Amino acid sequence: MTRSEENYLKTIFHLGGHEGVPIATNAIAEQMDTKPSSVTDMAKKLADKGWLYYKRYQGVFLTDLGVKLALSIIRKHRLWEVFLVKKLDFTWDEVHEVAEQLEHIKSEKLIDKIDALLQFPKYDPHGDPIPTKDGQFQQRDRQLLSEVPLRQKGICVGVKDTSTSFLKFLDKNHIALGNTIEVLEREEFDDSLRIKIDDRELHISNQIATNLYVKTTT
Amino acid sequence: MTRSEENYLKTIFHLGGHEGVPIATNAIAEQMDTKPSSVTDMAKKLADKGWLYYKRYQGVFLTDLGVKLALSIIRKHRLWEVFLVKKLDFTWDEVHEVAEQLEHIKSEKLIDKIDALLQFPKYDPHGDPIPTKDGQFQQRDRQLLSEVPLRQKGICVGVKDTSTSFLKFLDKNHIALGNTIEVLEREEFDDSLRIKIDDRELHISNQIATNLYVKTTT
DNA sequence: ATTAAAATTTAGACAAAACTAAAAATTGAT
DNA sequence: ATCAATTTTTAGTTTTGTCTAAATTTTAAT
Repeated sequence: MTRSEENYLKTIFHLGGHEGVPIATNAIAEQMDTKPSSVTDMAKKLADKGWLYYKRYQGVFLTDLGVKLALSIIRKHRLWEVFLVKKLDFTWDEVHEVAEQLEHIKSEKLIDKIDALLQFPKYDPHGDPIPTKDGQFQQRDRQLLSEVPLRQKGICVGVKDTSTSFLKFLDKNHIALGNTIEVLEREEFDDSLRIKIDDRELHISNQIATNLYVKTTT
Repeated sequence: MTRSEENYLKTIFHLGGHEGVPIATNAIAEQMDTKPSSVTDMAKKLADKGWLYYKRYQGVFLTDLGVKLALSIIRKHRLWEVFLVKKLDFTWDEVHEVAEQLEHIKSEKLIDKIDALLQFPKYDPHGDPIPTKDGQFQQRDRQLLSEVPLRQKGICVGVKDTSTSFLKFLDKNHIALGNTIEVLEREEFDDSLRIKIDDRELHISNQIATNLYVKTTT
């Protein structure tokens, strides 16, 4: 499997192509910052290899094998992210770029040892679940903060947007995974929220609230 | 710098092309398991980039910049080897292949953090010196065991051959870096040696002795 | 000095992965 | 149902790094 092939499988998975729903060539091209014609070429190649289904003009979705392969890349990516944060003191906004490279290292022993060193973490620094060695993968029960009813309490468990700018914003406002969050007030006009986070009060825009995942507690 | 370019620079350095001595196209091709014509093509390209000197039919040698770049790859390779052994319990015969991949990861921060995590090691698991961040590089004072005079004592500090078979042979005979070695007897006929290693006596062939480095003590 | 052998380069080709421009199929609005 | 807009594919090209086969240069032996 080439690096490019791995990146296609990973992207298609992230776009939802693991559930039998076909993904448009255009969507893949946009996500990967490439041209639709390049995606078509690669789609044919990956279909030949038995990693995805492709019908002209109908988009693609992954085969079972394709899903398995995609998950193994995602597993590596997320484990390396944890490694960078826990063992090398990277911040959560610095890890993505390096993990994009490390995820392509081919050594089963290496990633298993990293997994063990980290004591088999279940989530990456952004709160995304880490697939197991045999491709088990379950999303944690969670809601966007924007969907949480008034007065409901929860724990911050993940971010949807993982851009540097968003993560740095959260750092600046001392919002981190594990914090307790309660929605105190919702402003009708712009859907901004007044929240209690640990023991501080904070006003956040709807754009922030739609990018923070919360696990509600009772 | 592409992965292929990095491999060429590294190989040329290892063949001695860092001291103004030109290295033959053929030698590079053989070392890299490729064809001389491919080497010629790449030589032109690397010369254009200012990383080596190339004159038709005269071989190549590295520029100062080329040496610097080669050393940065070698630094990464050796630091990753130490990491694999010290932090992930790889054996010294398993590390090369994985380090060949890891050495191409592009992140200055990453390798500096790995360096710090390992507490700035000076030598890799095979006893080869690790260049510093600014390209300082000094070979330890050492001799091949085959060159050591009778009755001379020394410490085993490195291996010349890093093949799996040789390293596994050493493991089997409990020869490891750090062991004290004394040459008790040299057999004229085949240059084999009777040695004392720590507190055991051992008979080793000349082929073994010419692949073990020793630092003589007093 | 000649010449055969060895080393090296050139020329032309190929595969992977991308691109552009043009053609074809699909979608959506009327 | 038609047609314009959008999406997707096709055809042909490019770049990188490799290859083979043929040509050239160097080396070494006489």
